[in-house]
Amino acid sequence: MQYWLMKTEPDVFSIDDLMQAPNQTEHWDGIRNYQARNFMKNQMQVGDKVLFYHSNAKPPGIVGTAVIASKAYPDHTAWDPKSKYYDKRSTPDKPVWFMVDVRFESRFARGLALPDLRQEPALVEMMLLKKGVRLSIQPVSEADYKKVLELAGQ
DNA sequence: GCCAACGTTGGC
DNA sequence: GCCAACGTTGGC
Repeated sequence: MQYWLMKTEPDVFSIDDLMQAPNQTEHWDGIRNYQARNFMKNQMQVGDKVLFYHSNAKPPGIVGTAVIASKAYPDHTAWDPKSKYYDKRSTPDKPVWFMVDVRFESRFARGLALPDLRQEPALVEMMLLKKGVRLSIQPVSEADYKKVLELAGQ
């Protein structure tokens, strides 16, 4: 099993949205970055654990956890001309972009804001906290994952 | 809203 | 295949 961090803008899709979704499960569409796609396609397995991150939020931070609920499958928003994620290179026959289903697991009583995470010496190697890293799907080490849960009081 | 840092595109 | 120009991410 692997651990991940997935970023989302809460104005677009928040952990509360996931909590309120049918079966508390939703597909994670709109990934248009090859590195992030490859993580989903090549490495993500059902049951993998996810840190749920709110970007462009006040404050940004980790707000809960989720579980990968499906293997990667084609992202149909890529072939919908009306979608903001439309990409004409992707077709049902030859999909370019993929998504996974994600199921709600927990919402932290108090979110872990980015400044708080930066103050934690144990997390200095975490990809999220590295300068210039803006991948929206990142692998997380088991140690970092557990540390985050500990900081969240879980 | 600014802008640093990164990713992508496209001319050559 | 290089790299300048452009677009995007995302913290502040």
